[in-house]
Amino acid sequence: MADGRSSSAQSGENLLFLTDEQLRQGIEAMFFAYRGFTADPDRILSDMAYGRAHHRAVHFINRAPGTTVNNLLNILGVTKQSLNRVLRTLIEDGLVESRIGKADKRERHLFLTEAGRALEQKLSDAQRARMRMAFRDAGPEAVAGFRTVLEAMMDREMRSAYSRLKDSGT
Amino acid sequence: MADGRSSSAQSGENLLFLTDEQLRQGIEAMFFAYRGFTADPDRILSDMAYGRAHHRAVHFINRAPGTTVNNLLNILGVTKQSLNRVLRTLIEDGLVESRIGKADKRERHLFLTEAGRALEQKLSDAQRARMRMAFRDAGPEAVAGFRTVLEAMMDREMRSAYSRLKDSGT
DNA sequence: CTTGGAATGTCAACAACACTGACATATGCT
DNA sequence: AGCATATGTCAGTGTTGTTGACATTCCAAG
Repeated sequence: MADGRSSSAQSGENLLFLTDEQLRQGIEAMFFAYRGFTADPDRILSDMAYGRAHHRAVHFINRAPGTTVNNLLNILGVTKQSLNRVLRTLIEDGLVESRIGKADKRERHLFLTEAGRALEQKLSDAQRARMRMAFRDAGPEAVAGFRTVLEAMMDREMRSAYSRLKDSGT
Repeated sequence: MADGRSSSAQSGENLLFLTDEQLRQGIEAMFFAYRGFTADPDRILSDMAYGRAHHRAVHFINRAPGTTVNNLLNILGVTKQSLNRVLRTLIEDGLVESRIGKADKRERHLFLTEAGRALEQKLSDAQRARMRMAFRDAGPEAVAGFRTVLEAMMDREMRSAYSRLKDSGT
């Protein structure tokens, strides 16, 4: 690996795109792109008392209305204390509604209110606009590759969470 | 847009991959993948008194040895106070060396020490291992698409910073 | 040579967001 | 009745980011 060639790039296959240099470029692309990815919603949120964590909560509640706190916890990968701080402010501010479960009364099912949906729209419109431009500039084949690589990069649990969400969409 | 079809997907072109549903999947893929992307270095760093910010600083100093503080500031996109806190600990701990510029003595040129290079190796080995697996699983064409989309997603300034780094590599 | 501005460093205060640990409450299940 | 689960809450801590203010050093222009 000291020669800058990945240890996987041995046998005569066409694996030259696995040189350390190529990998490093992928890493840096990921870093810079993620900054762009979050930039627009962050700008909107900075004017309010909310941050990226609120955005994520609102996004996934909108995505899966009625989801439980525990489910959201697993998707977001944070502690319940961390999520609770965010949910509390969202509920206080009337953006999220928490309903006690019918089958299991310990569970809280989360829904966006009208105001919550409005914020979600505003944030995801901004984020989608950038994604749309990137997708349009890159073309369908590049987009397919993009998704393939990202999926391969996820942790296993996150990949299945992602697949579940993906399949439930439309 | 209320019909779930992107406003860009009007004229008869093949732009169905720009539906809001497709864009949302891209957004979620980005979110979950970035978690995987940072997971391994984060795990290593959590045992030390360092975090993701230290990783980023060490990465880019290694990438462009002798870079100035101001240059690093622009690449990382944080305030000098924030970067300075990180750099100070790295210098105190003997991972980074700060040399006063010869041409312009106001500038500080940053270099990794032997220990700094060791940490950088450890962190980037972990990150590259995941990237390598993802690239290998996805294949060269997917990787090309991945890079194309990420580049299109960057802010303009970040895109040029990325290109400069990319071109300087090998 | 003086002055203005640029590059850097430092101090203080603060906010967002994550963490751990401990504990309380209500509920479900055996 | 007793244990496990789901949720909420309090207290403390750490990392990373922010502003604002100010000092130092040095280059460059007048």
